[in-house]
Amino acid sequence: MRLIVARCEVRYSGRLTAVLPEALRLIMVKADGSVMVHADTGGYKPQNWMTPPTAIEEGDGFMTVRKVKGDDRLDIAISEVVSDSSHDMGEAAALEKDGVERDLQLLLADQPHWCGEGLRLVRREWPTDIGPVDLMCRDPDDAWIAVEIKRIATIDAVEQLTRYLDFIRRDPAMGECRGVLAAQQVKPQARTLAESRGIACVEVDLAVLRGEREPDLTLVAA
Amino acid sequence: MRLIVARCEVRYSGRLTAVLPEALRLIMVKADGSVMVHADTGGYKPQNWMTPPTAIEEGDGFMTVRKVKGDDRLDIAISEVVSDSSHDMGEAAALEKDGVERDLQLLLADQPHWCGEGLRLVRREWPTDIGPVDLMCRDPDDAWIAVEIKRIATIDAVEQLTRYLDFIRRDPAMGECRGVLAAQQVKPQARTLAESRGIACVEVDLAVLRGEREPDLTLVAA
DNA sequence: ATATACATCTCGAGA
DNA sequence: TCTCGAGGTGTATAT
Repeated sequence: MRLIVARCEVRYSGRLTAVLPEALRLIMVKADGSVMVHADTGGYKPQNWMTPPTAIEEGDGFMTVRKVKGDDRLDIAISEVVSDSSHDMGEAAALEKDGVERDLQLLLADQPHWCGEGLRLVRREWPTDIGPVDLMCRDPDDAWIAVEIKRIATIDAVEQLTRYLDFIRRDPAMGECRGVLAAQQVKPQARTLAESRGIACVEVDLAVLRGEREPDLTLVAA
Repeated sequence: MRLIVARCEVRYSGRLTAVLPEALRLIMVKADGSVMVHADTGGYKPQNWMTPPTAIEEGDGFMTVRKVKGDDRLDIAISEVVSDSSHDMGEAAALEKDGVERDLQLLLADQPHWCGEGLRLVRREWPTDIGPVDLMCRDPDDAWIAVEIKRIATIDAVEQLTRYLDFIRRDPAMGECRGVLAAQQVKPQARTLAESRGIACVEVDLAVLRGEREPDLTLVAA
Protein backbone atom coordinates (compact mmCIF):
# COMPACT_ATOMS: atom_id res chain seq x y z
CA MET A 1 0.00 0.00 0.00
CA ARG A 2 1.26 3.39 -0.97
CA LEU A 3 0.33 6.48 1.03
CA ILE A 4 0.93 9.88 -0.54
CA VAL A 5 0.14 13.04 1.35
CA ALA A 6 0.12 15.73 -1.30
CA ARG A 7 -1.37 18.98 -2.48
CA CYS A 8 -3.40 17.97 -5.50
CA GLU A 9 -6.29 18.68 -7.83
CA VAL A 10 -8.40 15.73 -8.97
CA ARG A 11 -10.73 15.37 -11.93
CA TYR A 12 -13.03 12.44 -12.45
CA SER A 13 -14.87 11.65 -15.63
CA GLY A 14 -16.98 8.63 -16.37
CA ARG A 15 -20.44 8.03 -15.02
CA LEU A 16 -20.37 11.75 -14.28
CA THR A 17 -17.73 14.46 -14.27
CA ALA A 18 -16.39 15.98 -11.07
CA VAL A 19 -13.64 18.36 -10.02
CA LEU A 20 -11.83 18.50 -6.70
CA PRO A 21 -10.03 21.84 -6.29
CA GLU A 22 -6.41 21.88 -5.15
CA ALA A 23 -5.87 21.04 -1.48
CA LEU A 24 -3.77 18.84 0.78
CA ARG A 25 -5.12 15.30 0.74
CA LEU A 26 -4.22 11.65 1.20
CA ILE A 27 -3.87 9.54 -1.93
CA MET A 28 -4.09 5.85 -1.09
CA VAL A 29 -3.03 3.29 -3.71
CA LYS A 30 -3.71 -0.32 -2.82
CA ALA A 31 -1.90 -3.34 -4.16
CA ASP A 32 -5.05 -4.40 -6.02
CA GLY A 33 -5.10 -1.14 -8.00
CA SER A 34 -7.70 0.71 -5.96
CA VAL A 35 -7.06 4.43 -5.66
CA MET A 36 -8.77 6.63 -3.08
CA VAL A 37 -8.40 10.34 -2.43
CA HIS A 38 -9.32 11.24 1.15
CA ALA A 39 -9.71 14.62 2.82
CA ASP A 40 -9.30 15.03 6.56
CA THR A 41 -13.06 15.34 6.98
CA GLY A 42 -16.02 13.84 5.20
CA GLY A 43 -16.25 10.61 7.13
CA TYR A 44 -16.21 7.21 5.56
CA LYS A 45 -16.15 8.16 1.90
CA PRO A 46 -13.17 9.16 -0.18
CA GLN A 47 -13.70 12.44 -2.02
CA ASN A 48 -12.69 10.67 -5.19
CA TRP A 49 -11.72 7.12 -6.06
CA MET A 50 -11.40 4.36 -8.62
CA THR A 51 -12.20 0.73 -7.91
CA PRO A 52 -10.15 -2.07 -9.50
CA PRO A 53 -9.25 -3.24 -12.03
CA THR A 54 -7.32 -0.12 -12.97
CA ALA A 55 -4.30 0.92 -15.04
CA ILE A 56 -2.18 3.53 -13.27
CA GLU A 57 0.15 5.85 -15.16
CA GLU A 58 2.44 8.16 -13.23
CA GLY A 59 4.71 11.01 -14.21
CA ASP A 60 6.16 14.27 -13.02
CA GLY A 61 3.41 15.89 -10.99
CA PHE A 62 0.55 13.76 -12.21
CA MET A 63 -1.08 10.40 -11.79
CA THR A 64 -3.69 9.05 -14.18
CA VAL A 65 -5.90 6.16 -13.14
CA ARG A 66 -7.98 4.46 -15.82
CA LYS A 67 -10.52 1.76 -15.43
CA VAL A 68 -9.40 -1.26 -17.44
CA LYS A 69 -12.88 -1.60 -18.94
CA GLY A 70 -14.82 1.53 -19.71
CA ASP A 71 -14.13 5.24 -19.96
CA ASP A 72 -13.82 6.09 -16.29
CA ARG A 73 -10.67 8.01 -15.46
CA LEU A 74 -9.16 9.92 -12.58
CA ASP A 75 -6.63 12.67 -13.30
CA ILE A 76 -4.60 13.72 -10.28
CA ALA A 77 -2.42 16.83 -10.65
CA ILE A 78 0.11 16.91 -7.81
CA SER A 79 1.73 20.27 -6.99
CA GLU A 80 3.51 19.34 -3.76
CA VAL A 81 4.36 16.03 -2.11
CA VAL A 82 4.47 16.15 1.69
CA SER A 83 5.00 12.45 2.25
CA ASP A 84 5.22 9.34 0.08
CA SER A 85 5.64 5.93 1.66
CA SER A 86 4.95 2.32 0.76
CA HIS A 87 4.22 -0.65 2.98
CA ASP A 88 4.00 -4.31 2.08
CA MET A 89 1.10 -5.63 4.09
CA GLY A 90 0.97 -9.12 2.71
CA GLU A 91 -2.31 -10.96 2.79
CA ALA A 92 -4.69 -9.60 5.36
CA ALA A 93 -7.22 -12.18 6.42
CA ALA A 94 -10.76 -11.38 5.51
CA LEU A 95 -13.44 -10.10 7.79
CA GLU A 96 -15.58 -12.73 9.43
CA LYS A 97 -19.09 -11.44 9.75
CA ASP A 98 -21.86 -12.93 11.75
CA GLY A 99 -25.49 -12.05 11.89
CA VAL A 100 -26.16 -10.97 8.32
CA GLU A 101 -29.27 -11.85 6.37
CA ARG A 102 -27.72 -14.89 4.72
CA ASP A 103 -27.00 -16.53 8.10
CA LEU A 104 -30.61 -15.96 9.02
CA GLN A 105 -31.82 -17.44 5.73
CA LEU A 106 -29.74 -20.61 6.07
CA LEU A 107 -30.84 -21.12 9.66
CA LEU A 108 -34.51 -20.62 8.80
CA ALA A 109 -34.21 -22.92 5.79
CA ASP A 110 -33.14 -25.63 8.23
CA GLN A 111 -35.82 -24.76 10.77
CA PRO A 112 -38.75 -23.34 8.81
CA HIS A 113 -41.13 -24.04 11.68
CA TRP A 114 -39.98 -20.73 13.21
CA CYS A 115 -41.72 -19.03 10.28
CA GLY A 116 -45.03 -20.78 10.98
CA GLU A 117 -46.21 -23.91 12.77
CA GLY A 118 -45.64 -27.11 10.83
CA LEU A 119 -44.01 -25.43 7.85
CA ARG A 120 -41.67 -27.51 5.70
CA LEU A 121 -39.23 -26.16 3.15
CA VAL A 122 -39.86 -26.74 -0.55
CA ARG A 123 -37.04 -24.59 -1.84
CA ARG A 124 -34.71 -21.79 -0.82
CA GLU A 125 -34.38 -18.92 -3.33
CA TRP A 126 -37.59 -19.83 -5.15
CA PRO A 127 -37.49 -18.08 -8.54
CA THR A 128 -40.15 -15.67 -9.77
CA ASP A 129 -40.17 -13.38 -12.82
CA ILE A 130 -38.94 -10.50 -10.68
CA GLY A 131 -36.39 -12.31 -8.56
CA PRO A 132 -36.15 -15.11 -6.01
CA VAL A 133 -38.26 -15.40 -2.88
CA ASP A 134 -36.12 -16.35 0.13
CA LEU A 135 -38.05 -19.47 1.15
CA MET A 136 -40.99 -21.32 -0.38
CA CYS A 137 -42.72 -23.63 2.08
CA ARG A 138 -45.91 -25.64 2.50
CA ASP A 139 -47.97 -25.84 5.65
CA PRO A 140 -49.54 -29.01 7.14
CA ASP A 141 -52.53 -28.55 4.76
CA ASP A 142 -50.11 -28.35 1.78
CA ALA A 143 -50.88 -24.65 1.29
CA TRP A 144 -48.05 -22.57 -0.19
CA ILE A 145 -46.22 -20.06 1.98
CA ALA A 146 -43.68 -17.57 0.60
CA VAL A 147 -41.23 -16.31 3.23
CA GLU A 148 -39.26 -13.09 2.91
CA ILE A 149 -36.35 -12.80 5.34
CA LYS A 150 -34.78 -9.57 6.56
CA ARG A 151 -32.45 -8.61 9.36
CA ILE A 152 -34.64 -5.59 9.95
CA ALA A 153 -38.03 -5.58 8.22
CA THR A 154 -39.18 -2.18 6.98
CA ILE A 155 -42.02 -1.11 4.71
CA ASP A 156 -39.74 -1.89 1.76
CA ALA A 157 -39.68 -5.55 2.79
CA VAL A 158 -43.49 -5.64 2.78
CA GLU A 159 -43.55 -4.05 -0.69
CA GLN A 160 -40.99 -6.58 -1.92
CA LEU A 161 -42.93 -9.58 -0.61
CA THR A 162 -46.17 -8.11 -1.99
CA ARG A 163 -44.61 -7.95 -5.46
CA TYR A 164 -43.43 -11.56 -5.20
CA LEU A 165 -46.88 -12.70 -4.10
CA ASP A 166 -48.49 -10.85 -7.02
CA PHE A 167 -46.37 -12.80 -9.47
CA ILE A 168 -46.51 -16.14 -7.65
CA ARG A 169 -50.31 -16.03 -7.50
CA ARG A 170 -50.54 -15.68 -11.29
CA ASP A 171 -49.86 -19.41 -11.33
CA PRO A 172 -53.33 -20.89 -10.76
CA ALA A 173 -51.83 -23.72 -8.70
CA MET A 174 -50.44 -21.11 -6.29
CA GLY A 175 -53.27 -18.63 -6.37
CA GLU A 176 -53.76 -19.00 -2.63
CA CYS A 177 -50.08 -18.61 -1.70
CA ARG A 178 -49.70 -16.74 1.57
CA GLY A 179 -46.84 -14.54 2.72
CA VAL A 180 -44.73 -14.50 5.86
CA LEU A 181 -42.22 -11.81 6.75
CA ALA A 182 -39.50 -13.14 9.07
CA ALA A 183 -36.96 -10.82 10.66
CA GLN A 184 -34.90 -10.24 13.77
CA GLN A 185 -36.83 -7.02 14.11
CA VAL A 186 -40.07 -5.94 12.45
CA LYS A 187 -40.62 -2.18 12.42
CA PRO A 188 -44.09 -1.17 13.69
CA GLN A 189 -45.03 0.53 10.42
CA ALA A 190 -43.99 -2.55 8.47
CA ARG A 191 -46.06 -4.77 10.73
CA THR A 192 -49.11 -2.56 10.27
CA LEU A 193 -48.79 -2.53 6.48
CA ALA A 194 -48.09 -6.27 6.35
CA GLU A 195 -51.14 -7.15 8.42
CA SER A 196 -53.35 -4.88 6.33
CA ARG A 197 -52.29 -7.02 3.37
CA GLY A 198 -52.76 -10.33 5.13
CA ILE A 199 -49.04 -10.94 5.46
CA ALA A 200 -47.95 -12.52 8.73
CA CYS A 201 -44.90 -11.24 10.61
CA VAL A 202 -42.61 -13.29 12.83
CA GLU A 203 -39.64 -12.08 14.82
CA VAL A 204 -36.88 -14.64 15.09
CA ASP A 205 -33.96 -14.77 17.47
CA LEU A 206 -30.54 -15.61 16.08
CA ALA A 207 -29.34 -17.17 19.32
CA VAL A 208 -32.43 -19.38 19.51
CA LEU A 209 -32.06 -20.47 15.88
CA ARG A 210 -28.52 -21.52 16.72
CA GLY A 211 -29.65 -23.40 19.78
CA GLU A 212 -27.56 -21.12 21.95
CA ARG A 213 -30.55 -20.01 23.91
CA GLU A 214 -33.98 -21.39 24.76
CA PRO A 215 -36.97 -19.63 23.26
CA ASP A 216 -38.63 -17.19 25.64
CA LEU A 217 -41.55 -19.34 26.75
CA THR A 218 -43.35 -16.58 28.60
CA LEU A 219 -43.46 -14.53 25.44
CA VAL A 220 -44.65 -17.47 23.36
CA ALA A 221 -47.37 -18.20 25.88
CA ALA A 222 -48.48 -14.56 26.03
CA MET B 1 -5.30 13.08 9.65
CA ARG B 2 -3.44 10.34 11.43
CA LEU B 3 -2.08 7.35 9.54
CA ILE B 4 -1.00 4.32 11.51
CA VAL B 5 0.46 1.30 9.79
CA ALA B 6 0.26 -1.46 12.36
CA ARG B 7 -0.21 -5.14 13.01
CA CYS B 8 -3.60 -5.33 14.62
CA GLU B 9 -6.69 -7.35 15.37
CA VAL B 10 -10.05 -5.61 15.11
CA ARG B 11 -13.40 -6.53 16.62
CA TYR B 12 -16.63 -4.80 15.75
CA SER B 13 -19.85 -5.17 17.60
CA GLY B 14 -23.07 -3.32 16.99
CA ARG B 15 -25.45 -3.98 14.16
CA LEU B 16 -23.59 -7.27 13.82
CA THR B 17 -20.42 -8.73 15.25
CA ALA B 18 -17.26 -9.18 13.20
CA VAL B 19 -13.67 -10.17 13.80
CA LEU B 20 -10.65 -9.18 11.77
CA PRO B 21 -7.72 -11.51 12.55
CA GLU B 22 -4.32 -10.04 13.26
CA ALA B 23 -2.52 -8.65 10.21
CA LEU B 24 -0.66 -5.58 9.01
CA ARG B 25 -3.14 -2.83 8.10
CA LEU B 26 -3.62 0.90 7.78
CA ILE B 27 -5.59 2.64 10.50
CA MET B 28 -6.81 6.03 9.30
CA VAL B 29 -8.17 8.50 11.85
CA LYS B 30 -9.70 11.65 10.40
CA ALA B 31 -10.04 15.00 12.13
CA ASP B 32 -13.83 14.55 12.20
CA GLY B 33 -13.51 11.35 14.25
CA SER B 34 -13.94 8.84 11.43
CA VAL B 35 -11.85 5.71 11.84
CA MET B 36 -11.17 3.33 8.96
CA VAL B 37 -9.14 0.11 8.92
CA HIS B 38 -7.87 -0.67 5.42
CA ALA B 39 -6.10 -3.75 4.10
CA ASP B 40 -3.88 -3.60 1.04
CA THR B 41 -6.60 -5.25 -1.04
CA GLY B 42 -10.34 -5.15 -0.98
CA GLY B 43 -10.90 -2.06 -3.08
CA TYR B 44 -12.93 0.91 -2.02
CA LYS B 45 -14.20 -0.30 1.33
CA PRO B 46 -12.41 -0.33 4.63
CA GLN B 47 -12.37 -3.76 6.27
CA ASN B 48 -13.75 -2.13 9.36
CA TRP B 49 -14.73 1.41 10.28
CA MET B 50 -16.71 3.76 12.45
CA THR B 51 -18.47 6.83 11.11
CA PRO B 52 -18.60 10.04 13.16
CA PRO B 53 -19.49 11.17 15.71
CA THR B 54 -17.18 8.93 17.71
CA ALA B 55 -15.35 8.88 21.02
CA ILE B 56 -11.83 7.51 20.70
CA GLU B 57 -9.94 6.08 23.64
CA GLU B 58 -6.33 5.06 23.22
CA GLY B 59 -3.89 3.24 25.39
CA ASP B 60 -0.89 0.92 25.34
CA GLY B 61 -1.51 -1.40 22.40
CA PHE B 62 -5.18 -0.69 21.94
CA MET B 63 -7.60 1.81 20.52
CA THR B 64 -11.30 1.76 21.30
CA VAL B 65 -13.70 3.67 19.09
CA ARG B 66 -17.27 4.13 20.32
CA LYS B 67 -20.17 5.70 18.54
CA VAL B 68 -21.36 8.68 20.58
CA LYS B 69 -24.96 7.44 20.28
CA GLY B 70 -25.63 3.73 20.34
CA ASP B 71 -23.77 0.56 21.23
CA ASP B 72 -21.50 0.30 18.21
CA ARG B 73 -17.86 -0.15 19.11
CA LEU B 74 -14.60 -0.97 17.44
CA ASP B 75 -11.83 -2.60 19.46
CA ILE B 76 -8.42 -2.44 17.87
CA ALA B 77 -5.64 -4.46 19.49
CA ILE B 78 -2.28 -3.25 18.19
CA SER B 79 0.67 -5.61 18.51
CA GLU B 80 3.23 -3.74 16.42
CA VAL B 81 3.40 -0.19 15.07
CA VAL B 82 5.30 0.15 11.79
CA SER B 83 4.53 3.80 11.20
CA ASP B 84 2.51 6.51 12.92
CA SER B 85 2.26 9.98 11.40
CA SER B 86 -0.11 12.93 11.52
CA HIS B 87 -0.80 15.60 8.92
CA ASP B 88 -2.79 18.79 9.25
CA MET B 89 -4.64 19.07 5.96
CA GLY B 90 -6.78 22.08 6.72
CA GLU B 91 -10.05 22.50 4.88
CA ALA B 92 -10.28 20.68 1.58
CA ALA B 93 -12.80 22.12 -0.85
CA ALA B 94 -15.78 19.94 -1.66
CA LEU B 95 -16.30 17.91 -4.79
CA GLU B 96 -18.11 19.67 -7.64
CA LYS B 97 -20.21 17.16 -9.53
CA ASP B 98 -21.96 17.31 -12.87
CA GLY B 99 -24.21 14.69 -14.35
CA VAL B 100 -26.14 13.58 -11.30
CA GLU B 101 -29.90 13.06 -11.25
CA ARG B 102 -30.66 16.73 -10.68
CA ASP B 103 -28.78 17.70 -13.87
CA LEU B 104 -30.83 15.16 -15.79
CA GLN B 105 -34.02 16.64 -14.34
CA LEU B 106 -33.10 20.19 -15.40
CA LEU B 107 -32.21 19.08 -18.92
CA LEU B 108 -35.43 17.11 -19.35
CA ALA B 109 -37.47 20.00 -17.95
CA ASP B 110 -36.11 22.08 -20.83
CA GLN B 111 -36.66 19.32 -23.41
CA PRO B 112 -39.64 17.28 -22.20
CA HIS B 113 -40.24 15.89 -25.69
CA TRP B 114 -37.56 13.28 -24.93
CA CYS B 115 -40.00 11.85 -22.37
CA GLY B 116 -42.74 11.47 -24.96
CA GLU B 117 -43.67 12.96 -28.32
CA GLY B 118 -45.19 16.41 -28.16
CA LEU B 119 -44.95 16.70 -24.37
CA ARG B 120 -44.79 20.17 -22.86
CA LEU B 121 -43.78 20.98 -19.29
CA VAL B 122 -46.40 22.21 -16.85
CA ARG B 123 -44.21 22.20 -13.79
CA ARG B 124 -40.99 20.75 -12.41
CA GLU B 125 -41.18 19.28 -8.87
CA TRP B 126 -44.99 19.02 -9.00
CA PRO B 127 -46.11 18.62 -5.38
CA THR B 128 -48.19 15.68 -4.14
CA ASP B 129 -49.12 14.70 -0.60
CA ILE B 130 -46.22 12.28 -0.47
CA GLY B 131 -43.56 14.37 -2.16
CA PRO B 132 -42.84 16.06 -5.46
CA VAL B 133 -43.04 14.37 -8.85
CA ASP B 134 -40.03 15.31 -10.97
CA LEU B 135 -41.97 16.63 -13.99
CA MET B 136 -45.65 17.16 -14.71
CA CYS B 137 -46.41 17.50 -18.42
CA ARG B 138 -49.33 17.49 -20.86
CA ASP B 139 -49.40 15.74 -24.19
CA PRO B 140 -50.79 17.14 -27.47
CA ASP B 141 -54.29 16.03 -26.40
CA ASP B 142 -53.85 17.89 -23.08
CA ALA B 143 -53.66 14.61 -21.14
CA TRP B 144 -51.59 14.70 -17.95
CA ILE B 145 -48.26 12.90 -17.81
CA ALA B 146 -46.23 12.49 -14.59
CA VAL B 147 -42.53 11.86 -15.22
CA GLU B 148 -40.18 10.25 -12.72
CA ILE B 149 -36.49 10.70 -13.53
CA LYS B 150 -33.63 8.45 -12.45
CA ARG B 151 -30.09 7.97 -13.55
CA ILE B 152 -30.68 4.24 -13.33
CA ALA B 153 -34.29 3.09 -13.00
CA THR B 154 -34.88 0.07 -10.77
CA ILE B 155 -38.03 -1.49 -9.35
CA ASP B 156 -37.91 1.08 -6.57
CA ALA B 157 -38.42 3.84 -9.13
CA VAL B 158 -41.53 2.10 -10.45
CA GLU B 159 -42.89 1.79 -6.91
CA GLN B 160 -42.18 5.44 -6.27
CA LEU B 161 -43.93 6.61 -9.43
CA THR B 162 -46.84 4.26 -8.71
CA ARG B 163 -47.32 5.88 -5.29
CA TYR B 164 -47.27 9.34 -6.86
CA LEU B 165 -49.83 8.31 -9.50
CA ASP B 166 -52.11 6.89 -6.81
CA PHE B 167 -52.23 10.28 -5.13
CA ILE B 168 -52.36 12.38 -8.29
CA ARG B 169 -55.32 10.41 -9.65
CA ARG B 170 -57.37 11.12 -6.52
CA ASP B 171 -57.93 14.54 -8.08
CA PRO B 172 -60.85 13.88 -10.48
CA ALA B 173 -59.37 16.33 -13.00
CA MET B 174 -56.26 14.14 -13.17
CA GLY B 175 -57.87 10.73 -12.86
CA GLU B 176 -56.43 9.72 -16.21
CA CYS B 177 -52.87 10.90 -15.48
CA ARG B 178 -50.33 8.57 -17.06
CA GLY B 179 -46.81 7.81 -15.88
CA VAL B 180 -43.48 7.89 -17.65
CA LEU B 181 -40.21 6.62 -16.21
CA ALA B 182 -37.22 8.40 -17.79
CA ALA B 183 -33.68 7.24 -17.09
CA GLN B 184 -30.25 6.85 -18.61
CA GLN B 185 -30.75 3.16 -18.04
CA VAL B 186 -33.89 1.16 -17.24
CA LYS B 187 -33.27 -2.20 -15.59
CA PRO B 188 -35.14 -5.11 -17.23
CA GLN B 189 -37.11 -6.01 -14.10
CA ALA B 190 -38.12 -2.39 -13.65
CA ARG B 191 -39.33 -2.29 -17.26
CA THR B 192 -41.34 -5.47 -16.77
CA LEU B 193 -43.01 -4.14 -13.64
CA ALA B 194 -43.61 -0.70 -15.17
CA GLU B 195 -45.27 -2.12 -18.26
CA SER B 196 -47.44 -4.43 -16.19
CA ARG B 197 -48.71 -1.24 -14.54
CA GLY B 198 -49.15 0.74 -17.76
CA ILE B 199 -46.15 2.97 -17.06
CA ALA B 200 -44.04 3.86 -20.09
CA CYS B 201 -40.23 3.73 -19.97
CA VAL B 202 -37.82 5.92 -21.95
CA GLU B 203 -34.06 5.83 -21.96
CA VAL B 204 -32.40 9.22 -22.43
CA ASP B 205 -28.84 10.12 -23.40
CA LEU B 206 -27.07 12.85 -21.43
CA ALA B 207 -24.85 13.85 -24.35
CA VAL B 208 -27.85 14.18 -26.65
CA LEU B 209 -29.74 16.25 -24.07
CA ARG B 210 -26.77 18.57 -23.92
CA GLY B 211 -26.62 18.83 -27.68
CA GLU B 212 -23.14 17.33 -27.65
CA ARG B 213 -24.21 14.45 -29.82
CA GLU B 214 -26.92 13.81 -32.40
CA PRO B 215 -29.60 11.29 -31.53
CA ASP B 216 -29.10 7.89 -33.11
CA LEU B 217 -31.44 8.26 -36.08
CA THR B 218 -31.19 4.65 -37.19
CA LEU B 219 -32.41 3.55 -33.79
CA VAL B 220 -35.21 6.10 -33.81
CA ALA B 221 -36.22 5.01 -37.30
CA ALA B 222 -36.16 1.32 -36.39
C1' DA C 1 -35.03 13.58 15.55
C1' DT C 2 -36.95 10.89 11.91
C1' DA C 3 -38.08 9.49 7.24
C1' DT C 4 -36.90 9.48 2.49
C1' DA C 5 -34.15 9.27 -1.61
C1' DC C 6 -29.60 9.43 -3.93
C1' DA C 7 -24.92 7.28 -4.79
C1' DT C 8 -19.21 7.45 -9.74
C1' DC C 9 -22.95 3.69 -4.24
C1' DT C 10 -19.64 -1.12 -3.56
C1' DC C 11 -19.74 -5.95 -3.42
C1' DG C 12 -20.97 -10.70 -3.98
C1' DA C 13 -23.90 -14.46 -5.80
C1' DG C 14 -26.43 -16.65 -9.64
C1' DA C 15 -27.83 -17.37 -14.20
C1' DT D 1 -20.94 -11.23 -18.66
C1' DC D 2 -24.78 -9.25 -16.75
C1' DT D 3 -28.31 -8.62 -13.26
C1' DC D 4 -30.09 -8.30 -8.87
C1' DG D 5 -30.26 -7.62 -3.96
C1' DA D 6 -27.73 -6.72 0.53
C1' DG D 7 -25.07 -3.46 3.08
C1' DG D 8 -22.62 -2.35 9.93
C1' DT D 9 -24.62 0.61 3.36
C1' DG D 10 -23.12 6.24 3.97
C1' DT D 11 -24.84 10.86 3.12
C1' DA D 12 -27.78 14.80 2.36
C1' DT D 13 -32.32 16.79 2.46
C1' DA D 14 -36.91 17.64 3.97
C1' DT D 15 -40.35 17.08 7.50
